[in-house]
Amino acid sequence: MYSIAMLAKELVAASTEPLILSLLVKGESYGYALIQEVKRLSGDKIEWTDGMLYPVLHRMEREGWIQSRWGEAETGRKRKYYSLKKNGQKALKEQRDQWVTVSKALQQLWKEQYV
Amino acid sequence: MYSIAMLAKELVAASTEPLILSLLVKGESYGYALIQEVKRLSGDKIEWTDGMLYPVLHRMEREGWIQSRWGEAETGRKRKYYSLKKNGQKALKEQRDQWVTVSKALQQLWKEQYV
DNA sequence: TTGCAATACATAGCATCACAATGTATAGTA
DNA sequence: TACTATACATTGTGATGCTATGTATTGCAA
Repeated sequence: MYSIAMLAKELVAASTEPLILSLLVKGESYGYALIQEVKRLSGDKIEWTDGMLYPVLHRMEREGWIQSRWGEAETGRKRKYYSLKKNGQKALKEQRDQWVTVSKALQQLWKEQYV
Repeated sequence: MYSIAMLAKELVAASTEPLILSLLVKGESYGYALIQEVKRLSGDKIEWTDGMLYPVLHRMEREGWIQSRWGEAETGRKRKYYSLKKNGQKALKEQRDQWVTVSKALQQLWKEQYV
């Protein structure tokens, strides 16, 4: 039972990388912060778990889209900061174009309909 | 090698059901026609294979979102026509809301950026 | 009249992969 | 002292997406 409808897992999967890449354009960030930023940005509708996010970050690093460095929070706690690489910029552009393509197709259908 | 970048499979997965439901709002249709309509609608960017579409249609029928009837084309060829059921209307509304939610989050990020 | 392309639907099977579950550790605070 | 929030990591597997393959008819070009 969910008062707020849970997002379809396919949609979460399709948006995770674009969201991460888009957030990192603004500057480096780290896993835990990304989860919160996305939650806030979506009005609490997108709630990533850390268990799903970290493997995605690792994969994106393997792909050469992002890079990481261990850093220290003001509190003294260790954090792994991620930042965008050149290939990540390129990947973001491609993924944004793809998203726009599909969105346009859907919007063409929706503008004629009040579902 | 693709001159036109292939869409990420996650994005295809996330958009298949919304597209089918949205197309069927306009009236009944059948598998092969849906493939072509989506291709045209997307400027040839979304190219579904029949092998992936039919299982999706079967699943959506099992879910009670759509119903099918065997019909005859003008040519005499047999076709399976699908149409939207009440639950399909509901599913479409939910999926559209979800799509809008994620799109808005992305657009908030993109409007500040020229990637 | 033959053969190819387009039309039209179907499903078995398996490779993959998303992510739940679990583990570790520290800081803050009630 | 104990609980919550912060912070990162990985394993294992069950689900499932989709490739590959099969069947059949129509239309048409050669």
